[in-house]
Amino acid sequence: MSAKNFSDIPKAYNPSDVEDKWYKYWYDHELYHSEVDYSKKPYVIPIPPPNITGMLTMGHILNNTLQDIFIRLKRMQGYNACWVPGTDHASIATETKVTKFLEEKGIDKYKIGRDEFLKHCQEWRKEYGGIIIQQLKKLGVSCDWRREVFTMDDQYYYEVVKAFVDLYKEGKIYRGYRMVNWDPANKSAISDEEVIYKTVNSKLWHFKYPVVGSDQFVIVATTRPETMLGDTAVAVNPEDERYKHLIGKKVKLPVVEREIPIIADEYVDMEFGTGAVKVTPAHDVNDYDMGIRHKLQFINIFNDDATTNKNVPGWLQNQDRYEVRKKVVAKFEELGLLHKIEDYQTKVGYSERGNVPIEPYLSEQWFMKMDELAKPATDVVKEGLIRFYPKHWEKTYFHWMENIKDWCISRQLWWGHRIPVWYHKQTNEIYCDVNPPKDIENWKQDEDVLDTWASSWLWAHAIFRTEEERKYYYPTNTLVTGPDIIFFWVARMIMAGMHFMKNIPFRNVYFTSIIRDAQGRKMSKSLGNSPDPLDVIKEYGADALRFTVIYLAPLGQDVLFSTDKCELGRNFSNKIWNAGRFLLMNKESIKTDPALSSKHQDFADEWIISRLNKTLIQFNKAMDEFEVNNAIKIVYSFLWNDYCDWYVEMIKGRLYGDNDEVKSAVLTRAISIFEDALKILHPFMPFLTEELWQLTNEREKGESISVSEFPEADEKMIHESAEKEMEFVKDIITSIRNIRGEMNIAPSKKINAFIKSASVKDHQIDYIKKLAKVEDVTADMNLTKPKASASAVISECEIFIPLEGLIDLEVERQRLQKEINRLENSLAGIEKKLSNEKFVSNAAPEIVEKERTKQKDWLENIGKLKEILKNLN
RNA sequence: GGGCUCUUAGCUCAGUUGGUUAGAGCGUCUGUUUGACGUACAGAAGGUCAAAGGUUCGACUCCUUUAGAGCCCA
Repeated sequence: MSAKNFSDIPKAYNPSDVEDKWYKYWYDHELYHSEVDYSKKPYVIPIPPPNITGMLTMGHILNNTLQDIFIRLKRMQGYNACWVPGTDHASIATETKVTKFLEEKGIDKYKIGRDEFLKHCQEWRKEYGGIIIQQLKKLGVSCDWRREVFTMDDQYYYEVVKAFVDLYKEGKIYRGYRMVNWDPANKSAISDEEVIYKTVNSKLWHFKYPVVGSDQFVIVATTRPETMLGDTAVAVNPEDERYKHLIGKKVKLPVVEREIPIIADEYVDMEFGTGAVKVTPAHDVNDYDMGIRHKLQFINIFNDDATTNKNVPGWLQNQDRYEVRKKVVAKFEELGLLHKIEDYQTKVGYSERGNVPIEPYLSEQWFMKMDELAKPATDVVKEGLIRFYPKHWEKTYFHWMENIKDWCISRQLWWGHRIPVWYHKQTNEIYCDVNPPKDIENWKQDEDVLDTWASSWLWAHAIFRTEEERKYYYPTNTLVTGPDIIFFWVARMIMAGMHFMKNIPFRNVYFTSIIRDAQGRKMSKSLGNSPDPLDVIKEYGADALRFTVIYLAPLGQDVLFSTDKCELGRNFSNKIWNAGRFLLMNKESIKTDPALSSKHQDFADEWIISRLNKTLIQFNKAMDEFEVNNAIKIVYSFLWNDYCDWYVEMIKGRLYGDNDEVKSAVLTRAISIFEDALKILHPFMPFLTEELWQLTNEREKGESISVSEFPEADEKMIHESAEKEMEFVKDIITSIRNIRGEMNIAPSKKINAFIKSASVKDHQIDYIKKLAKVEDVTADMNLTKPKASASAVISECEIFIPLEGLIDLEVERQRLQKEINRLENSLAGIEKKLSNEKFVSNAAPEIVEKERTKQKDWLENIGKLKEILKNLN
């Protein structure tokens, strides 16, 4: 290979020069496009489609970095890797956003009507809906961009509607007048999972209800006084002696002046409050059940925006629920019927999207029956066909699945998949099909759209467009997502997969960590503690960000992130860059030759090759277990500690020598090992590794490290003897460096070393000289300790560094004594063990043997050290 | 109230079936323009592994209890 001029290669790695260039290269060459190919095994990742209203967050960074790591690794390992990207239409979020957007322009959504509004949504989506995808590209993700899917694409839309029709025809979808969680801000029902309970400091109001035909009162306590306007009973426990005589009587409901019965129901907790509860069947889930049991009247007192309706007294109509609350309480006080007000902590359900307290509200909605769908989805996880990482999420999953409730899937919104049901204008007959009825003029379509999750639950198979693709790519392999959507999405996708495809949607689910700020707080817009990932990428580079996030994120643990932690990744990038720079600079004067790559090897070469193969074995094991954090640490340690700190330093001697063939062999080998390491690192830091790999050897146009062959571990390349020898040499070098440090000898000061040992070989001496910065090394079993020297004892060696005029005997005495103490402490533990009869007889023989060896070595070392200390002069 | 997770160096965390002289990164201290890198190199200090009890020859690791932190569900 020809020498090339690398002298202009910058000292510091500059990611911005490199990243855009290679992303464009990968994109233009369509390196990550996948087609059905029966000669290869597929490896598929369906992206969790980001919301079109969303902007890139640190959560996306972690999630998509992980996916990119998995897909890049499998691609290099020869799989037909297919990472399908896409976006989610996000019904409520988008509708809210577009409504506001139009309001700002003075357009009212109700005035322009549904069709016109949807046109605006589509336009808005075209304009802004792809932002997050563009942002993701900055991270370096290797998605198959020709496969990008949007949940409102024609084909996907059809799949969603088809699923509804099928389930309806199977009797798994029904329409019912039920109590639902009502979001008054969005004027829509939401599912149980979209309700977030917050603890709030509130009051408990105690009201006196007069008993009809007596001067007695029943006292009821409530956290929502305004709902008394819809009370249709008072309930007590049938066993409650305090109230037995009142059962069957009536109370006159104050303010509304309605007579309502006192009923007995076992649901009532005698211990709570006064033991008597007001019953509002239309506005409380438990009261609803009681209302059904006792055939009570259901009085709805709210409009769809949670203002009061005409079912309340005139002076309280059409007002906000909290306004009415104040007025009701004031009225009770005025009437002398307010018994007392207590401070009370309670949990209030908030709408996830609307961020307002939800109102339990009776309305006509569509529901999906879940029990039958849940069964097979539970089984496949129990049987291990789908594996969760970390595994403990299975418990949460099972608990939810075993207590699953029917799913409210209709939403009173316009943006989304409209429910494919038509009602006959005359007969009210229901028509449900993917196609509208032929005599459309006689029918009226249901106004509602489906819950967004009722579209994204089909994601794992609906992203594939043909039967052939589905056969080949489905089931997908790995889903990477946050545990916060285990019910919303993961569980439902498994149900959908089992029901529609009769097969699991994916084999592995990797639940990511949650990214928090340095203080451990969740990242949120309102706290302003969430860095913009694009700024971080600009400052540190995408590779540095990717590396840092993965390095900080052990499986199942939260990540405490702050921007400055990216120095970790930046420093590592720079280290790798400079290792590459070192090799390239040498390439200017030394020819490389693949034919020499295994020539002129010594133990240092065998050692690094051995370490490389061990690293690969450990790395593969970690990745198989989805221990990505562990895997990156293995690579990091190999590259920085083994390759840079030791190997690069060790080859310098030969590289600067005068044997051209040796020089060529050493450089060729060093580059080849470096290239393997780059490949292992590539899934984590794709840009940097591509840049360096393109420089270390001539590459064809369109070639890329990302589609090169991943190195395979070779057990035969593991040299235990070389590793042992290396440990020995490292020990000697470290001991000498330690003496230098502790005795405060400047690195520039020339010293000599005398090593009393039979184990030091000639070919090790150059390395000791170079790495320990020793002028001259004398190794002999029979040498005697020179005067005024500092000493170290390691196994098989006594090391003496003559320091005439430099040595402070007191410091040396302390050094030696400290080492003696350390060894004696360790020895004491071992001797205690070995003198224990039961240890010697019960423990495994190899363990006992190990302890005996240690005892012998340490005793010997202590003896030598004491001898040296005694004769210190 | 039920479930899950966590508590190891100043900070953030590793520690895989019980046997290590308990590790890493950051931070701290000392020294260094050594021909890749000061975004670096070399060396050092720093831990009764939350507490108590139990099992065991042996516990950071297994069991029980307690205390504290966080998350999920009701």
